Amino acid sequence: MTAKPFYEDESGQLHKGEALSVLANLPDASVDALITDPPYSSGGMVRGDRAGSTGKKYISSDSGNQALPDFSGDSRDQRSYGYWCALWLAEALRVVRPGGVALLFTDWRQLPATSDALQAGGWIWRGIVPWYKPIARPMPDRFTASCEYVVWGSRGPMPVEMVAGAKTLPGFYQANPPRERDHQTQKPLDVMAKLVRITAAGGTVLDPFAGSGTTLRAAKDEGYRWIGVEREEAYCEVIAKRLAQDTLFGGVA
Amino acid sequence: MTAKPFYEDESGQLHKGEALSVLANLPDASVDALITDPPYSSGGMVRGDRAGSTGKKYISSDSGNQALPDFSGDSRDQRSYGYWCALWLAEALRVVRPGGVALLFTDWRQLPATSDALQAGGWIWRGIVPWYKPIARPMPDRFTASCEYVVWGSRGPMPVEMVAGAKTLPGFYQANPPRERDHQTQKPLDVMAKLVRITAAGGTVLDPFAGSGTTLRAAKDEGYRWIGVEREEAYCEVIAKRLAQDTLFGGVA
DNA sequence: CCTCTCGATGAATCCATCT
DNA sequence: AAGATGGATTCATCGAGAG
Repeated sequence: MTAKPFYEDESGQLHKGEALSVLANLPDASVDALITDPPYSSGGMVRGDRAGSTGKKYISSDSGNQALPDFSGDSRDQRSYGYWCALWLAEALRVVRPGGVALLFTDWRQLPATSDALQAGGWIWRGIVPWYKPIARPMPDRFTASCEYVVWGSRGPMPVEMVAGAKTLPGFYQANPPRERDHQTQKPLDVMAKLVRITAAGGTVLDPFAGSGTTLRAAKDEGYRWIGVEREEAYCEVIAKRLAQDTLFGGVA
Repeated sequence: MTAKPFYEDESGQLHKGEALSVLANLPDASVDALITDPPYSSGGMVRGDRAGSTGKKYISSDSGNQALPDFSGDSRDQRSYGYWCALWLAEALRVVRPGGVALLFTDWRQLPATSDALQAGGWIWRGIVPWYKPIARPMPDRFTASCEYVVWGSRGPMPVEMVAGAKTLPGFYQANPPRERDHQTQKPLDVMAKLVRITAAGGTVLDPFAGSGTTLRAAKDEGYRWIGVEREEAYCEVIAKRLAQDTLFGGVA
């Protein structure tokens, strides 16, 4: 990397900038896992529903969370969302080592487009991991949309190592979103801490849409190196603050 | 229907035959819900099945997937599965009343193809409901595939009835597969009993791939009328036997 | 300290109304 | 006429505060 990181410590670096251009400057096969939550561009079937601010789209009218900054890049239609994902996923494929993995958060609307984009970007699609949020808002006379999903895959083959230390990861996670958040779509730290364990021991985790930095914080807590990218300055500052904090809970159970 | 049912009682009928031809003989808008588990292992995944069908060149869906490169080595299988699903889903659309619903079981590999097929068949895609099976075979160094999924939608709009009795259905179900099974992919009766409640009170449930008849049994237990279709005589007999039994648990909690 | 009640809230969704 | 806006609805869960 030529540009100076926005923040760094002994275990990783945060870059402020566009995901695609920062990815283009990262060396080949330099990380072990891509774990990220791209802006879904969901929240409405018609273009106009997506065009609003993220606060309006994702927050119920009586909520008090309007103070959170909007996150940009959330107004694509489904086809351009898939195309855009394929673009940066192809670049990320180069950056991840062969045998490394990709984990992408998505909601139900974008799940098929996301799995297509993963494969269009050159990854081998390997599965879906639901994240169940018990407190999702109910809907009369229909099924509540109470899950988000992690679509995951690998760069090429993932040879199964029948070694004694092989870890098995659950195919399902249950947790509520954090009650106090720095970002509209912040993930629970304990869920992220479990998910990052897909990464090989001592490896590096890459999150090109770092948001409030939960993935990076979880990676650091679990003993991995980390590389983050975030476009919005306000979130860069949140991330730097969260990563600079000591954690009493390193290696969350 | 002209043909005599294989089995019937006061609440429903089982027809022995091919799903598509039996569906073609059902009257318009005569049922309230299509709830089924199409055979994804035998309905197009096998080489011989593909060789026997012609004209399976294009899947007409609006998801923009056609131009994407090879999907995980199985794309031909998935596409012909999707095409076949779109065929009978279009016929089923006619049979379900406007505002009625469709629930399709699928595994993670076929989930995108199933949601495309649902839409190609003319349905409005409305969501994904995971079914989590805690007992699943662990895979070293990767996420366990421990969920199946219900892809659901409706025939046209589903107006929200702002009545007091509006029921909200959970967006997630957890249960292990039944320990003793009549069918390879038999679903837990209590999960099916909860899912069929999406059907309007007093309505009719249609399952064109009835298998061991769990959907039909659950529908009957929950007080609905039911119509089943099954190709294999051996399973028709299993279904007839299960439906003829009294249940001590009518209206499962 | 435990139990109970009350209130707040969520990557939701639909629909009438307004622009 | 199509798109944007705001109100109303659903309930499991959690925190605060009372008893």
